[in-house]
Amino acid sequence: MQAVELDKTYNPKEFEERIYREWKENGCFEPTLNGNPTFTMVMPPPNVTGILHMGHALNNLLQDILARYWRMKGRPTLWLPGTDHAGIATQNVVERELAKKGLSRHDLGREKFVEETWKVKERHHGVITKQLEKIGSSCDWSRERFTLDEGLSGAVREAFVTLYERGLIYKGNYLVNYCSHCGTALADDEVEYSNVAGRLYDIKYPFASKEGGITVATTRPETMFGDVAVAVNPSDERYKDLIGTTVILPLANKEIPIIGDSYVDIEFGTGFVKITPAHDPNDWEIGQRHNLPQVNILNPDGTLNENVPLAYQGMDVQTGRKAVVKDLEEGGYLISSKPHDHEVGHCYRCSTIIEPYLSEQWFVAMEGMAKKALEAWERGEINFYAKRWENTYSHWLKNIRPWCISRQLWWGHRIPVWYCHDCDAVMVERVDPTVCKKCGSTNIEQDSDVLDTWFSSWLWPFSTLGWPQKSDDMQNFFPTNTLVTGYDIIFFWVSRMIMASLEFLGEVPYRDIYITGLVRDKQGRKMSKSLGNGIDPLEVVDLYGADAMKFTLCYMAAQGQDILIDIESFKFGSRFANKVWNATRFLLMNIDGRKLLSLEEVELKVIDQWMYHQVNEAALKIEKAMESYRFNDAAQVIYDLFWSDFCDWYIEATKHNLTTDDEADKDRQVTIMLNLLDQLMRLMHPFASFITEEIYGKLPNTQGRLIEAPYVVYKADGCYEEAKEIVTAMQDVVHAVRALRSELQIPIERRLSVILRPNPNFKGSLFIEENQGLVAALIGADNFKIDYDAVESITSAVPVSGIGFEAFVFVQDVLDIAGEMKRITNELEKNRKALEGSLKKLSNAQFLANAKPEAIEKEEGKRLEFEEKIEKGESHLSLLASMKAQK
RNA sequence: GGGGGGUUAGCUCAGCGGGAGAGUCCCUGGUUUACACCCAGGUUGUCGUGGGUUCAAAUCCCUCACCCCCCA
Repeated sequence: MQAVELDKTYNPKEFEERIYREWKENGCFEPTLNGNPTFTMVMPPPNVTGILHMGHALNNLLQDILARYWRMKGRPTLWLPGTDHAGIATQNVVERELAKKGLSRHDLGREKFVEETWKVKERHHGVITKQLEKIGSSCDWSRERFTLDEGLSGAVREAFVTLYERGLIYKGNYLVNYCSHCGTALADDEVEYSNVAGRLYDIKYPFASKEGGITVATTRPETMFGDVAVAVNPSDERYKDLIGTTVILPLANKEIPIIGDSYVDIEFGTGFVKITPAHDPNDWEIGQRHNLPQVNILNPDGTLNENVPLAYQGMDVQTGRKAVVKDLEEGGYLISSKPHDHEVGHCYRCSTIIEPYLSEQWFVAMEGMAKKALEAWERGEINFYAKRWENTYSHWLKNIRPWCISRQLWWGHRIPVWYCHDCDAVMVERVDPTVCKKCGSTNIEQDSDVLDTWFSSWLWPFSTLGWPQKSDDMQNFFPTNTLVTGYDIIFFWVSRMIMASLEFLGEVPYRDIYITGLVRDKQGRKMSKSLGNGIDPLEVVDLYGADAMKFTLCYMAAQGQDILIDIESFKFGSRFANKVWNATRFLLMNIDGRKLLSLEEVELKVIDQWMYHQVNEAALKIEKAMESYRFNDAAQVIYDLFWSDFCDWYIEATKHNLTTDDEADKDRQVTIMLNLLDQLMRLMHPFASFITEEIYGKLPNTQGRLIEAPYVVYKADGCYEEAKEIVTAMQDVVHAVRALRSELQIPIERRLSVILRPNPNFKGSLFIEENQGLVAALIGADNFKIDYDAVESITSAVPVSGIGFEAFVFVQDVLDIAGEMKRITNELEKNRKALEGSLKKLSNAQFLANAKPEAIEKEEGKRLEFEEKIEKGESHLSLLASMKAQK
């Protein structure tokens, strides 16, 4: 073989882009059926006009790890990517662009505007997909979908019509959340509540037929024009006699009744509540109970309408409020006004304050579907990771409300409902009608609203696979296996997908739902534009590489926990990648002129067996971690295996062993080393994909691409328990001597003389005897002897001990005997305490009677260990004491 | 008002019934056949508070305190 030269430092820019291109161009992301069960995930579709943020990065990196892992395990793996048309957000983007030219969407007209929006979509689309490629996502681009493409639009149409036919979709005049800025209704869960400092106004409403009046409290005085009653609690002794009388609405000069309703909290405010059914959900309910009219005081653009006195018409809510307060004050109706903080709903897209608004909208009745979704969970058909999210899921479903699905927008799936202007026909059709089905008139018109974006997203796990067609992909890949997403959309999306899947296909869309943590800054704050504390994933890739980002996030992704990071955090992954790179560089420097042997005929020595044992154990731990979605555990296993076992011990041993003159043995060692490197690359590939592929391609003992290579699986006959014990014993000796060297500040170039006295049952004896040169090198000794029979003189040597051995280190001028004695004394103290605890336990009859046998056995072992340590400590102490006396 | 989560080394967090851990920081010493993005070693903790269950509690149960979410 020839040496392979690697650059001195790890430079991901050299190869990441090239490798991604090779994977993609060679169809490595596309599944090939092979008889094994498939593994499928649909990517949560990012907003097509959005850009990748850390949350996306985390989410997609974890999916990539799963995809690569299962692909290497031999399952045909489909990770299906796509984007979301994001109705309000995208329309906002286009409207903002138009506004710069002084235009509104109405200037363009619907058709032109939608055309324009498609152009914007095309322009933005490449941005987010390119970003997903940059971070290494191994998703099948040949199957990429968009929520507004032809197939998915067909699925939306099918779903709408089917639900309508099943009587689950209806149109009604209800109170909805309305954003006057976006000009559309919003679903309950699209409203975000936050605390706002407002004022609480006490207003006097005079009695209609006598002197005096009552006082109502409100935070929104302008809504008084929508008042249709004032309510008191019928058990309120102060006021119950007033029920049935009337009061006058100031400024409007309108007479409204006082009614009794137990909703009113006697303790709160004045005990009187103004009832505004068209502008408050609670009042709406009361209005229903008492058959009250609904007076809407707002125009769709958020200004006050003709139902308020002329003076206020056309004002927006804030202006109207000021004017009303001023006039109330002047009229002597304002009794008081004091600061009052309360929770106010805001639009999740534009943060405008949401007004409850009475309007005609389309709804989906959710109760039945929610019940099925709840039952599927109760039957154990879906599992959340972490489990506690199941509370969120079930709580939501148990308190489900009708879903308002119409939006007064132009960008989206237009509602497939036609109205005939010549008769009253309402047509809900799979194919666009041209004439009225009832009267034959051509004077028909489609509903002008579009559907909530989530009405397409909730079909995502099957619409992307071809539903409602019975496609091959549906056959092969549905139901999918795992969904990875954030907890903020368990309501919006996850539970609705489950409901849709059960409703249309009769089964759940996936079994496992992994809920990622939120990526936050080091202060624990959400990353946001306004705080400017966000980290751009692309910047991380640029600085440290995609693997560094992936490995860092994976290492930190503890199940159910948020991730707190700053840009510096990614140095962790970068250091690891650099380590991997350099270890490889070293090994590949040493293969020059060597012959690659067949693995079958190669003899494994103890140290090799040990390394294979560690790899085998790691494979098992990773398997367990991956099956329970414990990404951080898997990453930690990889880290320790590569850095601690492979670099710190195996390569160090190799370094020494390669100094031999035995050419055949060098071939043997290099063969094993390369094989181990191959296996390590396979194990690490899901967690650090680019660097491992790059290295794999440079190894002389590999073929093909790593992404397609089989994963390392745990083999019961791959355990070398004895080698493990032996090497651990050797490591103990090395650790003990190194610690002493460091303690006494003996520089490495000062070679030591060391005498090792093992107990008869010490596991490392034979190995150390046969590898004296290696051990001597690891501890920096010139002179290293094993003294089984305790015959060598240890005069003037400093003692150290470990389990099953003592070692005596000869150092000429030990500077600080007293210090060393102090250290041993402290150690002794600790061990005596530990022994005391152990003995106490072992003499406790209750413990012996109740504890598991293993626990007792372990405690017994501990006792022996402590006794040995104490015994040695005492003897070492007296040894040092005599040394000190001699000085 | 209801629900969930958190509280472990200076910092970021694992561990979740049987000897308190990792990374980072800090300290000491190092031009080791790759790596200073490195090597060898070291210091650091009433495991938030107070109770309970248990032979045994950081770990299970309850109380309280503080912080963070979600829902009303």
